[in-house]
Amino acid sequence: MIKVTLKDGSVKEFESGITAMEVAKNLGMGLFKVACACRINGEVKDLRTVINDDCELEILTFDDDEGKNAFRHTASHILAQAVKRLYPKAKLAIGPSIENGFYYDFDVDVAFTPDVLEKIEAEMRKIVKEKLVLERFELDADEAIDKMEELGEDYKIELINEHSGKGEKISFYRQGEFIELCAGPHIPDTSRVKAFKLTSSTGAYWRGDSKNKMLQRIYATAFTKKDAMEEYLAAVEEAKKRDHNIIGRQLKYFMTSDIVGQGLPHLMPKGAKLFQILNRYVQDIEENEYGFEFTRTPLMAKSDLYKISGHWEHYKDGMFVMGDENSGEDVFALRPMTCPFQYQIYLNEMRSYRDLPIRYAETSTLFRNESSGEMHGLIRVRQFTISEGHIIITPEQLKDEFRKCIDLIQRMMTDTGLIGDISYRLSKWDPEDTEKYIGIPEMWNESEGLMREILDDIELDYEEAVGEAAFYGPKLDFQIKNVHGKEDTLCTVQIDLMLARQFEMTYIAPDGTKQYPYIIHRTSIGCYERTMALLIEKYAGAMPLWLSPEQIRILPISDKHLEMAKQIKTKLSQKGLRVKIDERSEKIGYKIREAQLEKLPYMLLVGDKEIAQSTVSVRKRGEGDIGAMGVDDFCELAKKQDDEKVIF
RNA sequence: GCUACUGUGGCUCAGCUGGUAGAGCAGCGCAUUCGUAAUGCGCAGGCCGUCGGUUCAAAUCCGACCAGUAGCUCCA
Repeated sequence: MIKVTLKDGSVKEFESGITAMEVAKNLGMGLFKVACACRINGEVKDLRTVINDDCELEILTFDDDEGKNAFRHTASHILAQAVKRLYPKAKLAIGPSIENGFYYDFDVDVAFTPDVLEKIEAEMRKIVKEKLVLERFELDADEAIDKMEELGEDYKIELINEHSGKGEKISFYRQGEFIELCAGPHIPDTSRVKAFKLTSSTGAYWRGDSKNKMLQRIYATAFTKKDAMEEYLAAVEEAKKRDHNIIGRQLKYFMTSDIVGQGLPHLMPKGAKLFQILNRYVQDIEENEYGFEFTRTPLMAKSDLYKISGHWEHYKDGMFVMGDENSGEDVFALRPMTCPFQYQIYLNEMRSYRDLPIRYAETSTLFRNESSGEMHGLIRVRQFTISEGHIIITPEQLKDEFRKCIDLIQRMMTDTGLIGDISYRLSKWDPEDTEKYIGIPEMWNESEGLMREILDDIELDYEEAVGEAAFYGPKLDFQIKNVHGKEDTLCTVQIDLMLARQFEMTYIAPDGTKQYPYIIHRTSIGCYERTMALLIEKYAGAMPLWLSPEQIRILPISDKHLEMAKQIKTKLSQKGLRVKIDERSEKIGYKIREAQLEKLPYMLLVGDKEIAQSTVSVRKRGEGDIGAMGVDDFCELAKKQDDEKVIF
C-alpha cells in the first residue's frame, strides 16, 4: 500500500501500481470526468502515470492552466488526426496548446481555405463521437525513427534525432488509427472535447526560421463547455471592434494613402491634436521635473556615422539609404534612431564628471524600412516619432538614473491609464547569435547583471527574454498587447556600455583620467504613433477628457441661440479647454447623435431655458443628460477634470 | 519578405454561372428653427485598386504590380 497526499492535505491509501486516473475515479466520478492531467510531487504528469510510491497528488482540470494545456493539446491531436484522414499525404510538424487555444502546423499541398476548415471540423466531430481512448507507449529512439519513417513523418524524425542523444525513451500517443510523437500529458479520450472551433489558417515557418519551408498552420480553440467557448469567441469579436486601425480611421485620427506608400500614416487634425497634447505633456514633465534638455538633431546623416555606431553593419537593410555607394560620392541615410546624433552633441566639447549626468531628450522622427508584411496601422510604421532620450552617466549614477527612467514611464502610463495593461520584459542578448550583437560576453554579463539588480531592487515583476536585446545592450521593455492579443514594446529603458567606446566618448574623472561613460537609452511615453494606437484601442476611441482632441461641443437648440453659444465657447477656451460649436441648422437630436458617435466627453445644450437661467444643459459621455449647471460651475468642473487627468 | 484572404461612388455593402453598375449613410440644394441618438423632398456622385492578357464582350476569368487584413519571420 502507498500513501497519497491530496491537495487538501488529506492522505489516502491505495495499492501500489495504481494510476492517477484510477485515484481520480476513486475520489469521485465527478472529478474523474473533468480530470485533464495531474501533478505528482510538483511535476505535471499524464493521468495514465503509474504510482508506485508515497506521493503528493493533485488532479488537474480544465480550470488549471496545465489541465487546460493537456485538454487543448488533445484537441490538437484530434485536429491532426482529422487532417490525416482527409489528406493522408500531409506531414505533421508540431501542435502545441497556446494561450486561449492551440495550433497545428502541417506540410500539405492543399490550401486550408475556410471551406476546407469546415470539412476538417466535421471530421473532428466524428473523431470526438468515436470516443477514441488515448494510449501512451514508449519506443527506443531508433525504433521511433523507424516508425516515423514508415509513416513518412519527416519533421517528427528531425525532432526525435534531437532527442535521441539524451538516451531517453521516446513517447507516443495513439488514438484509434492515429499515432503521434508526443510527450503528453493528454486527457483520457476524445469524447471530452465537447466544444472546439478552427479559427484561422496561416503560413508559419518550420521551427520559426524564415530559411525553412513555410508550413500551413491552423489556429483553433477548445473548451469543455460550448457556452464558455461562445463567450470567448464573442469576447474576441468584441475586442476587434476596438481595433485602432478601424476606429482610428472612422473617427478621423489618421488615414493612409496608396499613392504615398505603405507604413506612412497621415495624422489628421484630430490625430495631430492628440499628438500635440501628448508631446506638450511629455516635454513639460521631462524638462521641468526630470532634468532633460531638448535637442533637435538632423533627420539624416552620411553613412560614416552609422559605420561607427554599428548600424551600417547590423541594420543597413532596415534603413532608407540615399545615393550609390559605388559612385564615390557621399551616401546618406535617413536616421533609424537618434543615439549617434545626440552623441555628437556630447562630443562637441570636453566633458567632466561634474557635467554628468547629461540628459538629452528629443521628440525624434525616425525612419525604418520595415518589410512589406510588417506594417500595421499606427503600431508598426516606416516613419514615426518617439519620445527619445539618452542619459550619459558615470557608473555610480546608473542605478539612480535608471530608476528615474522607470518612474517617469510609470507616471505617464498612469496618467494615460495604460499602466494596468503593461508587463515588463528584461530583454537579454543571445550569446549564440554572433551576427546580431556587438561586444564581449563579459560586458553583456555586466550590463544584464546591473539591470537585474535594479529591477529586483525595486521588486518589479518581469520576465526574461533571450535574443530580444538591442545590439549594444539589454533592455527593460514595457510590453503591451493590442486587440488581437499581439504584444509590442511600448516603452523601453536600455543600458549601453558599448557605444561610448565606439564613439570615443569620454569624461575626465576626479583622478584626472579619461573614462568611458555609461549610457542609458530610453523612451518616456514611447513612440507617439504606437502609444496613440494603444490609447484608441484601450478607450475604443472614447479618449479621457485630458486627451480628447475636442473636449466639449456646444449645441445650440436653434440658430437664435448661436450668439450665446459663442460667448460660452470664449469663456471655456480662455481656460484652455478645447471647445467647438455645432453651428448647423439641424435638429438637436441630430446634433446629439453625431457628437455621441464621435465619442465626445461633454456636450452643452443651449436654448431659451438655459439663456434665461444663465446655465448650460450638460450631457456627459457614458452618463447622458446630467442636468443644468451654471456656466462657471461647468467651466470649473471641466477644468479640474482636465488638470487632474480624470479618466471617465 | 513568406502564406492565405480582400480591393465596387467619401463610408458600409449588393451585383448568381462574363453581356459594360445598385442601395443605405455621408455630400449638395430647397423647405423646416426644432429640447436630449437620425425632419422631409430633390440632386449629384463610380477610369468597378493599377497595368496587361483571354474573349465578339471583363467589375466578373488569368497574370503581374500596388494597397489592405490576419498570421509567420523581423522589429536598432
